[in-house]
Amino acid sequence: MATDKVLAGLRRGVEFLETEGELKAKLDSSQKTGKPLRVKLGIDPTGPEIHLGFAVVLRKLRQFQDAGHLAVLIVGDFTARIGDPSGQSRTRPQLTYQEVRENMKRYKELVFEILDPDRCEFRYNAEWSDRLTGLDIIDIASKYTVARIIEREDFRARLDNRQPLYIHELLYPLFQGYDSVAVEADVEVGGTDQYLNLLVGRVLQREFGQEPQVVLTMPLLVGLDGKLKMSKSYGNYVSIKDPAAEMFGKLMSIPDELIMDYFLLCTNRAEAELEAVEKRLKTGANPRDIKAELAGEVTATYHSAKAAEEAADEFDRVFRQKELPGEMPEYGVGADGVNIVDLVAGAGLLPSKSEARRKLSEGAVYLDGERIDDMRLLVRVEAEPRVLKVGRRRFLKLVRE
RNA sequence: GGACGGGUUCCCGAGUGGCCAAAGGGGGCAGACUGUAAAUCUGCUGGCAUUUGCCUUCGGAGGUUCGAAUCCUUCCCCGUCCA
Repeated sequence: MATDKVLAGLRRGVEFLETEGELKAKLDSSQKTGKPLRVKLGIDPTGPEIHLGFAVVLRKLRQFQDAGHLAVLIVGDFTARIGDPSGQSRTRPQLTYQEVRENMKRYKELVFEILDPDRCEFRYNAEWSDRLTGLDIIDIASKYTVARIIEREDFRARLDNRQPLYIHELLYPLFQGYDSVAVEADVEVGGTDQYLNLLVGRVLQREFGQEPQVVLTMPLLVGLDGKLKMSKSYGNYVSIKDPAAEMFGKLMSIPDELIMDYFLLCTNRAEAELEAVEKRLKTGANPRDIKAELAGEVTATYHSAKAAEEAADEFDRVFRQKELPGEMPEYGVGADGVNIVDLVAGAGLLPSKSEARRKLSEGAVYLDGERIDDMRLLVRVEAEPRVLKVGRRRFLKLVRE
């Protein structure tokens, strides 16, 4: 009975579950024996950055922890040498083991913003993968067919598009799957883009005489652009470490159609509540307000309720009321004044003087609220600070140096 | 190993001697509008200088030419097919 409730919670938001029956059985037996399930998650050793997309999976893992189970994080320092072919990320920096450990120091801190450190095991897969002999590798490779590997859409696409596809990339899923054997995973969670990789783990475990892991994947969170999955390399992400104001603002910039996805994947709202929100949206509520609710809730999760509220106020002030933000970076101007073009570029508001001239002629530059189009303007600052604005959201407070 | 086809600006992708800083799309930025940093529409999108200019860029290095992303030599890299 108790496990039914747990199971229901674990199922929230899940895209694929392979299989529900097995998960239930594992939960039941774990409850009986008091032995926690080992729930595996592979993490990327390259980027010490956690965004809301990856947080979706981490939060799912946290749910397992809260039900008394153990998170087993696999740092893919060995597999990083291959480079995950999923989703055709082509070039991956080759990191040394040392660099990976270095990255992981900070990464751990970030991960523990979401996970419970007391129910967590950190493993580096080089620990066992490095020791495999040629024969071992042949043995593993003999348990899976090429056809099954290349049925994956990303490999197929690479082949069809005449992109190079290397043999070691075909091995990637095998090594990742072998991790499950090495840590004796009961469950593996991941993003749906990892689905086929995770299934390999099941096959290999069975081949090595273990009970196959349950595979559970979460939908990929679409990034701020509204098209691609959220990812650091696409630059369409919200870091869980983004300052509150920025996090709130970024969330306000998601396309309206994504609101429900974000509620489902980035908040803990119960399914019944989600339906209520959806109903409001459909019956003419202003999406802006609902998005603000979402942004506030997510921001509060990673900062505080107070910080979220302040971020919301600031957002209204700057973008609705078109007033000045509460805090602005300062920039010193000397007694002789500065030419407007030099100022805008020099202060780093725009990347070059050419760009500054362009933006000036586009009417994107304001000084004390007044649009400037004279490129020869000499800006002087006396005792009173002045405010320079470029575009909608770049502000600079000019002070006399 | 052989034959053929490729490597272009942030990305994709046109361009085969001057009209090319290089079409088109994407992305990004900006303006208008708005309910928001949604959507939509429009503009801009190498740098420096600024009334016609200069510099850097078309895989690398040389060369031909008044002049090359476009021709030649050589090197590196990729794909397809054959073996």
